[in-house]
Order: sequence, then structure tokens, then C-alpha cells
Amino acid sequence: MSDAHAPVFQVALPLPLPRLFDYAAPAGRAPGTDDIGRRVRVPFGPRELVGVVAAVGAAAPGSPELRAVLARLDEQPLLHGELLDSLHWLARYTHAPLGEVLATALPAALRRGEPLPDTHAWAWRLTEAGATALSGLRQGTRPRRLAELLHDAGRDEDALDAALEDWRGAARSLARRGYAERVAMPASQLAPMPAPGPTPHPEQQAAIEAVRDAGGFAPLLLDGVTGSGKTEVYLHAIADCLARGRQALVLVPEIGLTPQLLARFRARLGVPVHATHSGLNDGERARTWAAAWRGEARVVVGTRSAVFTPLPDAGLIVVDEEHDGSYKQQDGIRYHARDFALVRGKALGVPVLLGSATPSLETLHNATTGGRYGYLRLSQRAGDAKPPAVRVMDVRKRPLEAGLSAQMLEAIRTALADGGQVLVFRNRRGYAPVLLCHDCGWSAQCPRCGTPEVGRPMTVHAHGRRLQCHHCGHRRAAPPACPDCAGLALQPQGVGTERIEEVLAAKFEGVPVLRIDRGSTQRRDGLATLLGGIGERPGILIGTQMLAKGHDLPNLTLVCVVGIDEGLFSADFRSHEKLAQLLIQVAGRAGRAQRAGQVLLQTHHPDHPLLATLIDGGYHAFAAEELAQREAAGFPPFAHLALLRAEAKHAGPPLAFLQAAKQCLAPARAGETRPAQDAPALSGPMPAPMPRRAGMHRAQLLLSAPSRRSLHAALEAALPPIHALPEARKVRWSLDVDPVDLY
DNA sequence: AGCACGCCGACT
DNA sequence: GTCGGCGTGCTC
Repeated sequence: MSDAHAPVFQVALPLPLPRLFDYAAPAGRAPGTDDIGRRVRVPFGPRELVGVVAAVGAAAPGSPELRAVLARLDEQPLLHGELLDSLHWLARYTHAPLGEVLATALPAALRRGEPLPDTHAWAWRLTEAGATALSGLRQGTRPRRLAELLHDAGRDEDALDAALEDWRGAARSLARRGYAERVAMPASQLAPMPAPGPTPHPEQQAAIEAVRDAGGFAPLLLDGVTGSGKTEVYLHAIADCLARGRQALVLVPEIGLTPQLLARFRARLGVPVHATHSGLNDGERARTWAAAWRGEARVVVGTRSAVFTPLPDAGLIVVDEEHDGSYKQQDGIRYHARDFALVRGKALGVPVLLGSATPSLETLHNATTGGRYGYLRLSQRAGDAKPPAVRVMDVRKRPLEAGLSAQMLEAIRTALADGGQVLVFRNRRGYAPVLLCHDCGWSAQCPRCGTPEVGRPMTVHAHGRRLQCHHCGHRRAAPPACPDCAGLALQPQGVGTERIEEVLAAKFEGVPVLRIDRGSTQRRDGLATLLGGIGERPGILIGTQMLAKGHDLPNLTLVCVVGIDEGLFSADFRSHEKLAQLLIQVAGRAGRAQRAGQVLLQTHHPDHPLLATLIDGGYHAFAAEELAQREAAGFPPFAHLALLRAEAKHAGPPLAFLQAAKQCLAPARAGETRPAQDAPALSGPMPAPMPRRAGMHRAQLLLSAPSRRSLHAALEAALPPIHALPEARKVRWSLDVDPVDLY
């Protein structure tokens, strides 16, 4: 028998179980509150797991004989203070087990129990011999210029990348003669080497001062049209933050973290800029995290998961393109990095700058109604750039070639003849979205998605040779003849980027035609390489939303948008918002040219209110109308949603589970107390909009509440019984608080 | 989530 | 006669 009052470790383990697990201390070491936040290795059933000490306290009464912690892995708590508090908040908000939240927040190497890695930057400095020999090096050569850069201080390699092209060859040459050497340096000891930037214009200046004057937590929307210089505001705000000796965290969308962006940050800020994104290996990610944890990393730029960076000396958080969908994690812990950034900013007492040309309706609502956010606007484009002229082209009854009207083709021809570049935007990959038999009506459908009645069409790829499902990735060769009637009249229906590429390449011989989508940019930096290849020469770019942002294309004079009509009539409550943002972002690509750009929007619904409002009044007019509709229909930001999803191999169990879960969520029966006025409304269970995907049958139950408080109260009360439902063991289920997509 | 234990079909 | 299918149950 163990002493019932001896303190135990309460450990959060990376399991989908909503509780902590108690462990005894290893022999001779009593648990103390300073153990909270340390990682421990523990026995768990037949295996070992790495968890985090969440609390130290008395063992739960009636718990069985405890097993002991195998090892403490950290000399000091890895998670503590603000970050640990914020992660507790996130676990409560997402109603996810703390252990899973903590595992999501830690880089993979640390999650596995590896030690916090050393963090030093590689830097170069002159040797004494080098300092003496400096004046003897030939003027203007790279070794001489490098030696001059290293004269007064060591420089880290990132800074050299930004300061001097091909410096590595020069460094080798100096090192060979014993003039320079490579040394490890903590990032905090590196000398900043900032470069001057353009003088901010008055609107930028006002925004920079608003951030500077915030003096603590302040959510600030930086609402600036494409090309208005949001990045300049970020750079000044970050430089101010660095000058106060504080750290800055910058979140960017997946597509937005380009080598160009990092080079610009490095050159301007003059301190090492740590980047974290999916292209890094585990070791690199853990090093960045550790450098931030130690306060050495002063600027961290990263995608969604960078929101978990420890910031012991935080001064500023920036969320660029705050409306971007990639900030929401769509599996595991379904957190929203922008929302969590706001929570952290509040806890840290630092301003959070949300930038976008097309703010999400939630953010816009917070900034304009009730004044919960500061609202900073950049309405002018920097320099002499002009806004693009947008024209809607009615293509009803017009013949189309690869989905393009004759007028559109003529406009492309003119733009190319004028020496400009053309972007053709079509949000559909592949050759054609459907393969149809013209004789009998058969069409190729994915065997693992959709339902027997309504199958999901497979996309035609490789110029008609291959079929692929964009929902589950299933691939197969295209049949040579119709499987139903053996006819040879199989025809690709509709138009994808591949087909547009084929037709335009044939039509504009000798003009480079580049297709940019997930099929053509597999390799890392594939996009940069492709775009670098075309340079500023006349040419045609064809692409999906990957092309909507990222690279500057200064010679782009014409943007053609085709095939948006599906988006006008999609059922999802957010589809209009997403379409409007996409159209504005794509159109913005034409606005960076020295010459005024032109945007042609081809549609069968030229009078659709979304297009009319967007073109006459711009994004803000659209947003005002859409917000009014959301309010009338009771959708976010005027209601708060949560979606309970379930899937299984058979259709029955998900519905049965959700039905049982609904009973847990609606405890008030006849004769008992009436449900509270603001209790969540429940819709469903119903089959998911895509009822079968990758062979799994899917269903969902939607909760909608007028207040966050009532939504969370209902979930808080209902989730323990839901976890315990016998039906829960027959399905995979998950809860999504604030779902972005209702499928 | 794993992983073990446990009862029913086609292979050496 | 065994290997292995995944249903069910448990993990401090």
C-alpha cells in the first residue's frame, strides 16, 4: 500500500482521453510544484509515453496502486507561465484533452522526449591575421567586401545571405588563407545589421504609431488594399519591438512564407529571423522553438503551428492575411491560430496586429461594430500603382474554347503583344472535372466517396489518361471505353487548369505558358523556381488559388478569372466570403504593375448580387451586405457554432452515436425544467454534405448558440457523458468549436 | 490512440 | 492443426 497522502504527479498524456494520469515519484524524489511543466517518461500499459506534468497533488481517491515515473526529462519546466496558461485555455476552449493540446504545441522532437536542443547560430568573424590583411585585399572583390562586413563584428550566416550574394565562396577563400573562421554563437550575441527602408506614407505612419502607442494588449486590424504596404507597417512595428528589447512573432499563411519574404525581413531587421514551416525537419523546428524559449530568437516567422512559440520577452504578434483558411487546423486539435494569437497577446499584454486586404467577417465585425478592435486602414496604394480595372464578361450563349470566350482570348493576345504577362485563374486542378459517356450518360465516379445514388465525380488528369479523386486521392487509369455500354464516346466535361494550359499553349505558340497548381509545384520552392524561370518576359500563368498571393509579378497586366459560377451557389454559409476574398486577392495581382492592370471576370451570372456589390462597392460593401445576411440567418459572427462529427465504415453507427450525443446535449425533457433561453439549437444528426469519403460514412450534429458562454456550458456538461457512450466506441468522432467549413 | 486479449475462416 | 481477421476493453 502506498501512502494515500503522498503527493503524486498528475501527468497529461497524448491520448484522446479527457483526464490526467497519476504517477508516483521516482525513488527518493518527492514531486514538487516546480515539476509542473516538465516532461516525464512514464509507463502506460505495455508501453512508454512522454507526458507533461500538469499538476502535483494527492492521488484521486480510489485510484489503483500507482506506477512510478521512469524519468524526469527536463531540468527546468519546458512549459510554464503564459504559454502553459494559454494552452490550458485552448484545451478548455476546444474541449480537447490537455495532453493532446500540449502534444500539438510541442515540436515533434520534444514530443518524443528528446532533450531541448542547443541553439547557436553559425557565424563568421575575421581572425587577427584577417584584420591585419584586410587593407591588402583587392578593392571591390567579394572577399574584400565580406572582410569589410566582418570587420567590426561577427555576422551570422542568415544576415550574410541577405547582405552579400555568393558570400560563401568568398568566406571559403578567406578561411583558406586563415583570415576568417566559422564560429558558433548564441543568436542573442549577434550584432544587428538593419537596412534602411522607404519612408512610410501618412497612413502607414499612423498605423505604426498606433502599434507603438498600444502599451499593452491591443487587437488591431490593419485593413489595407493590395499593394498598400502592409509589410512596411509590420517591419516598422517589429523594428520598434526589437528596439525595446522584445521578441516578435509573425504568423503567415502556408503559401505566404516565401524565401523572398524572409530575405526582406532579414535584410531590413538586421537580426536573425527564425522561420518555422512544414518544409523544416524535426531538428530544425525544435531548435527554433528552443531558441525562442531561451529568448534568443528575437523574430520568429512561421505558419499556423508557430503560434505555439514560447515568447518569454514578447513585444508584438503579427498575423498576416488574417482571413486565410490555413490558420485553422482541420484535424486533431482544431485550433485557429489567429484566435489563439489573440488569446496569447492578451495574456502576454502585447499588441496583436491582424493584417488583410480582405478581413474575415468576424474580424471586420469586431473592428467596426462596438469597437472591440482598433481599426487601422491603408487605403492608398504605395508608389504610383493604380487599382486594376475590373470588368464582368457575360458569356451566356457565347461559344467557349477551353472555357474561355473569344473576347477573353483576344484580350490575352493584346496583353501579350503589349509585352505584359497574363494570369488565368481557374480554381479547378486537372484536365477536366468529369469524364462522361456521351452515348449512355455514365460518368466516372470515385468508388470510395459519395453515395451510391450521388457519386463524387473523378477528375480527369494527364490529358485524359488518368482519373483522380480530389477528396481521397484515389487514382486509376481512365477506361478506354465506357464500362457500361462499351461505347467509345467518353468525353472530358468541363475545364481544369491542365486543359486551359493545353489550349493556350497551342494557341499562343512561342509564348511561355506556365501552369501553377498543386500538381506542378510538388518540390519545395517549386513555385519560386517556376516563376523565376519566366521572369518578366511576356507569358501566360495558369493556376488555382495558389496564385492568388505570394509572389510579386510586377509585369502582370491582365488577370482572367474563369469558372467561378459554382462558388456563387455553394451551400456553405462561408462560401460567399471565401469567393469574395479570392476574387479580390486574385484581382490584386494585377495591381502591382507600373501600368494599370485589367481584370476580366467571366460568368454566366453577370447580375449576381455578389459580383455586382463587389465590383461597384468593393470588398467592404460586400462585407456589409454579407454581415447583414449572416445576422438575419443567425450565422457567425452573430451566432457561435460547434460541429460534432462522426465517421465509421458503416452508415448506422455515426447516426446512432450522434443521436445519443444529442440526448446528452438536450437534457431538458418533458416535465423537467425548460431549456435555458440561450441554450444551443441542435440540428441533425444529418449526413455530412459529403456523406461518404475515402470509404467512411460521415454524419454530423450542428450546435448553434447565441453566446459563447452558453455554447461552452452545454458542451462542458455534455462531453463527459458523450465520451462514455457505448455508441462512441463504434465510431471515430470529433468536436470542432468554431468550424470554418461545415463538412 | 495503441495494444492485448479473444473467438472464428483459409493455409503450411 | 495454426496464422490472422478486427470486435472489445483498458490504460494511473
